[in-house]
Amino acid sequence: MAIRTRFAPSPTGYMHIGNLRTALYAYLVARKDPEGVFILRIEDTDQGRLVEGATDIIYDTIRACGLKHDEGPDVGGNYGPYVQSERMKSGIYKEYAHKLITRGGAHYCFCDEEMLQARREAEGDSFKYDDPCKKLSAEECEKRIAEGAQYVIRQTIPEGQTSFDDEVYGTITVDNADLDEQVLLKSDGFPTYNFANVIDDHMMGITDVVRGMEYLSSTPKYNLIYEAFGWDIPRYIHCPPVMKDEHNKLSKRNGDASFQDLVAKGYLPEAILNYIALLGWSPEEDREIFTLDELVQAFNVKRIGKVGAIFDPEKLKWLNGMWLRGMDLDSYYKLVKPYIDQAVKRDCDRRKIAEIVQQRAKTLAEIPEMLGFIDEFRSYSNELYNHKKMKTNPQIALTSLKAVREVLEAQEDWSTEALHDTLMALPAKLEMKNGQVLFPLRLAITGEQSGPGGAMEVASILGKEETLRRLDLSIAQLENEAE
RNA sequence: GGCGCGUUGGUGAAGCGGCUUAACACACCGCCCUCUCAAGGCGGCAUCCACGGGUUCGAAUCCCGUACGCGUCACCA
Repeated sequence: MAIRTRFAPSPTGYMHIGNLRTALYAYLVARKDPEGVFILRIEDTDQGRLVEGATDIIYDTIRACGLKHDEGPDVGGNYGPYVQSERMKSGIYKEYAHKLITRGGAHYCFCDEEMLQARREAEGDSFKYDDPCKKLSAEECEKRIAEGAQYVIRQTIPEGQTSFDDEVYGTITVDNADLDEQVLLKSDGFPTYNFANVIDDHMMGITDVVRGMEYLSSTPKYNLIYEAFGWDIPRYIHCPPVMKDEHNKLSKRNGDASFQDLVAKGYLPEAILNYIALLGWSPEEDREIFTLDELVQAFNVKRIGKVGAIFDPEKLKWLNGMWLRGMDLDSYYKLVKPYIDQAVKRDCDRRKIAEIVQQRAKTLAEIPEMLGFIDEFRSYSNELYNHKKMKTNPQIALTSLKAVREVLEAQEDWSTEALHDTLMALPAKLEMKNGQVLFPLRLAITGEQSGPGGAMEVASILGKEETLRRLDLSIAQLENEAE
């Protein structure tokens, strides 16, 4: 039987990184099977918590990541509808809830909610409700309902123990006495998440349930429902949380970065996905760079860890840099063009700029600030010519800069290669080290001690006129100070 | 509080009883390369796997206990 997994988010806001990772794992589990099916289901039973536009964020995110789903609200499928509020319209949850009563897996409860709330508060942590309604006869229940009594349907927990195997956490056994007789159908006729989730997973033929480990504790209750219906219990893959620090989960509430925040900061969806795959899962081979397809190949549920992993922005940054540098120049240029345009208004070779930036930028967002020197030649101190490793100081700089100026004045071809040829001939002639000529030149035309590109690259980008202009200014500044 | 799960460096982690003097990667620190920065190369960075007991010729690896952390106990998802 083909594997069917689902990603079932609630449209209550942003796409959390932890959420996205769960989606990724669900996707990978499905794709691991050539026949596998990955489904998107929107769980919006709690109408009060819905957030406008949240569903679109979900679509946008999984699309940007390439987590293509085979079935879902937007693409259809044979198990629809794929939005819970729509499924509700057919009354299936209510129907199943009543069916569960006849099978002994649930019962009507007429207890007052406020009374329960009050008792919970009075009795504190140890509160566990032993519902007297369980003992009501079917006739009694029908009578009360006919009289118009408000009711909910609660799960009936049998005596004994419940045990199941989780692919990540192993065998888990609990005493049924510790399980709560939770509400399955609310008094408004809507199902609770717990119930709708089970019904939907079954109706959609989900074979592998991939979700956060916060559901580990309630899984026995779900299994009791499956058993009461006589349904097959799916395989469970509970994932450890993605943490912000030792104690807190990553969450939008704390202002932690969401997927779209990261993209806005100049991270590649591929890199983000690649990075989060590594949080809580480790590949067999000693490797860290993976495309989505490669992840499908390498993924193995058995290598998902049990411990929450702290999200490390530094490592994401490194990985993003790896992805950026790994791109071919054409795609890279297309990608960074807007960022270059943002910083550079001057007429110059943007492709060449992309080239020098590609080897250095770790995120797209840092590109504009790297390029400030191109449009603006800021004033700088002659102090900067003192550089121990380059063995330069203002005096040496002045000497070599004058020689450079002379040579460049005559230079016609401003390609990096041509500039390279003429400039590299200079140090020998002046009996200087390369750095004593080129470092001052770089500084003289950028005004910065460090930055992207070498002297000839920068000169080539700036063009002859601007290069000479800056050179003159710098030489003048040095001569001024020398006097 | 009950129940469940977990605990290897600053971080992600490998490790599944001897091959571990605890991989690999990020970060950090050196050095090298180099016209700066970055990239790259090389090296350093856990006297030790939460702690305490056991089992064993031998334990990060198995067992028990303690501590700590997380999750869960809603007509939320």
